Amino acid sequence: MQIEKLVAFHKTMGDVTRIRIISILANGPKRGQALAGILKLTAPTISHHLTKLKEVNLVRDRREKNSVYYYLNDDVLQHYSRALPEMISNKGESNTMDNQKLTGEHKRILENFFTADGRRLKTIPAQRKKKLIVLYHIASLLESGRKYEEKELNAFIQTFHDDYATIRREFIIGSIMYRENSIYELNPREMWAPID
Amino acid sequence: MQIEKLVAFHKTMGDVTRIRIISILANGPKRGQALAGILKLTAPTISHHLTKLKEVNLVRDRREKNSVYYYLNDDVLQHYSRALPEMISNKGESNTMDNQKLTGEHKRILENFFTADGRRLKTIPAQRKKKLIVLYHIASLLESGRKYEEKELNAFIQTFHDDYATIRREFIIGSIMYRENSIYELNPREMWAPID
DNA sequence: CACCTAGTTAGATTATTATCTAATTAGATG
DNA sequence: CATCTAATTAGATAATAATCTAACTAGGTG
Repeated sequence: MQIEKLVAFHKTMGDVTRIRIISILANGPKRGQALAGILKLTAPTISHHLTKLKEVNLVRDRREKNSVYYYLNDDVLQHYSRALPEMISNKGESNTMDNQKLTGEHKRILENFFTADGRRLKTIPAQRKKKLIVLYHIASLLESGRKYEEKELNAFIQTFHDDYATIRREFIIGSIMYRENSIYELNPREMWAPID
Repeated sequence: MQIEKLVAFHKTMGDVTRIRIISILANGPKRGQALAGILKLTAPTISHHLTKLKEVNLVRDRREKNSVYYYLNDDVLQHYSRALPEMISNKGESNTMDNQKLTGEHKRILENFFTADGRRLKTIPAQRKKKLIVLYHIASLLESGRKYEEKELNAFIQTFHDDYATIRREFIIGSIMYRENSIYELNPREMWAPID
């Protein structure tokens, strides 16, 4: 879906009156007069909002005698509501640990090895699998595409654990980072070994 | 959830720049400078948008050295995205068929008995269960709380099927409508017999 | 045809807001 | 301490939009 449509949808729903209208129409079609009565607004105002709702196809209308009945297109609403979360979960390749849905196990391991506030690594795990989970987590807090001097990287790692040398070496061994002339850079996420 | 929060969420997402920011942060945390560079906007503008995103708790931040890293709260995003569709499907009592999640079977029956555009009933089903599904559907297009004269009701039904007399009678028998002095009114949805 | 009811359109008012430049604050570094 | 970079705050501008009143359009009805 084009991003403009998604923006237009959210802009349309970013108004109390229109959310109320949608909520009323969810109970069945209504005439304009009925909406004006319930919401205590004038007919032109209702007309204005219905125009906006029709522009993004959330509402359709049908003439009946000399009234117009407005219907909710709830499939359209479902469609747009799902778009944003889907857009985000599709970014999987280069996701950080934070954005990934952590499995219960990952979460538990991270909680075990980091302090409660998440700022310090208590010890470097001995088991390979757990060590990788911890390394990936720390690496995910680096900015992708940015170059780090060795000193800079050391300092960053040291905010988590004093043995920055070991962790920095592990970053290279695990293909998490790339080094050239003492300049370090995060490798693309796809290069990192899958954990399981 | 309060309706104001829902409106605030949609208002916040009703802006291209903020949707772009969310989409970038889905790939991992970023510093303000990085966002400004990618989006080709000035730092104050980025700051402004991040403030809005933080107000609705879609983003959190964490200082690291002299930079600030911004993180997406994707659980919050999921939460708000689901709110609107849920609000609508909770209106079950007085819902129209249109708004109910139709079971596959209902959907199939309606598709069988109505023309493709849904405007005409091909034949009145003989089986009680199927007949009720069709009647409920037509009734759901009437306005609840409104009084209909007999002529008016006939005309409405006739837009679906020429034998309006039979259908009108069925409405009364099935407790779908109530009649007094030739004035018809939709009964509350709860009075309608459950289909299964 | 005259009149009534429902809806839309036009235009005015007021409020909100996205963006910029300039100034300020906060850390880090030498 | 002087300097650099990153971020926020202040203030201005220009655009958007929610709401109203008044005028107009479109079907129905007597």
